[in-house]
Amino acid sequence: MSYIIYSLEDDKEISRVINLILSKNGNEVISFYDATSFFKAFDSLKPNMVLLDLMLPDMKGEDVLKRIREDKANKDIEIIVLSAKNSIISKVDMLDLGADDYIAKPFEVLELISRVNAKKRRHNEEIIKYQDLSIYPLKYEVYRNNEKIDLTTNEFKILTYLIKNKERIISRDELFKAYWGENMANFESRVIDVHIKGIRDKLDPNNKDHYIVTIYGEGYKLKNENQ
Amino acid sequence: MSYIIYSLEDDKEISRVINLILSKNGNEVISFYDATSFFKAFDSLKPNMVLLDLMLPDMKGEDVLKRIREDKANKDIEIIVLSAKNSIISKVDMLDLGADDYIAKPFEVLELISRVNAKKRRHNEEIIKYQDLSIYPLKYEVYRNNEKIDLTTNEFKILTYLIKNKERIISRDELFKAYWGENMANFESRVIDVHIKGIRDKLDPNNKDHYIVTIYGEGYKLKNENQ
DNA sequence: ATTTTTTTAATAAATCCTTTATATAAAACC
DNA sequence: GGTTTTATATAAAGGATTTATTAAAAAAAT
Repeated sequence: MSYIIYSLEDDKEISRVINLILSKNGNEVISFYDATSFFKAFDSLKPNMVLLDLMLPDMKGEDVLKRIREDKANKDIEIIVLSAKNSIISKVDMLDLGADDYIAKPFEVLELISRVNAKKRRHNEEIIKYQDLSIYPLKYEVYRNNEKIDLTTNEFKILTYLIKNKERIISRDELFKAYWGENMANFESRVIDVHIKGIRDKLDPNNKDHYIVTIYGEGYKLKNENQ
Repeated sequence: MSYIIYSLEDDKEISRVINLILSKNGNEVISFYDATSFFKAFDSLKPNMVLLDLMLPDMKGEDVLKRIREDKANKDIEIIVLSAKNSIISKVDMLDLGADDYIAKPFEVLELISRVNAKKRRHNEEIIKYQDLSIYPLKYEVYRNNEKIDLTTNEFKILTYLIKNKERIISRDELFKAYWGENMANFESRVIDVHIKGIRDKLDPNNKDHYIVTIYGEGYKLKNENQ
């Protein structure tokens, strides 16, 4: 999965260098020289990271920052501010405005790579997607089209397990083990059925189009994504 | 507060030099000559920085790097790679594997000192923001909208750890280790719960439960910033 | 020695897991 | 088709586990 970085930098020489060194390892770097063209692209395709110079021809860097952060949907976009050392605007101000990091210019090339990688590392949290569901395994969170769905711990584990194995049928026994551990046996019990009902109700209160299909005599399975 | 540096360097002469020059102004440098003894120490006390030579008797340097970065709890440990292989490829590879800097051997003593100091300075100047909270790790101070909040030492460490890892759930055990050290076990105790209550009360006297969420059976995590 | 902080211990409260019982549905059999 | 057998869905209750809270003891710090 490619990691998209927008560089918004007035100085074309610096911009060229940034583009060169960061265009590796799955980074897709796109350079912009002014805020107008930046936002034109931004509104159609959101990047994972923005490298933001504060000196721009058509807009104040702070305002770019504000405008990005205004929309809550952009909360996961990492913003690294690049600024000349003698700038009046301080690091604290930038952080207050919602920047995630601040690098003073002139910067070391390795320093830039290192910080970008550090942010990327942090961001590289796995997100599991299935249809309109997004699952954050590290936080036990599920979203359906940006709307958060509260599942209990076991419900979460069962759903995650099903989605991770969406191509096959999972027996009740296997599902039980998915949250209780391998050596737990679960004979003749309806626990999983109850959890499944909980999941179904929460994911889809109107009971219209269940994600989870029951396979008579076998267990459960997720629907194929295109049906 | 002392800054702990682990040096993992095969060559005892170089190791001695590193130890000598960095054991100044608040640095506590501990030297290891092989990965085995390094990890033994590492698992019981985490350093702030690792100086990593790539040529080791018992393990590939890259694998040391990987193993450290594997555990998300280590993401704030600065890793500086020292290597004789000074090709560009190797440099970028190392950074991509999670190193924060790369120094080619043979290195200038001043070069080493300067790079280490740069990382250390950054570490010391760090300000951590979360919602309306600002944390100054060096001073052990927390502000909520410019109003200072008095936390005890352990409360501070727990809150800081949670915020630094706001993207994931932290178990009570991990939180306990965050201030008591890696090799401390904390079995069947409610200490963390009590600290969490202390933090919640102080951060948010009206108990609207703004910040810390309990995950039943798992631990605690911070709320997403926009919820 | 006094105060503050940390931890333990005990109880209360909350969560949510599991069982149970019954209703419903699917497959098998006549 | 109708009946029986078997499997699943659902709702409600009970129970077990987990967390919150409080107070007091122990440990540290001043």
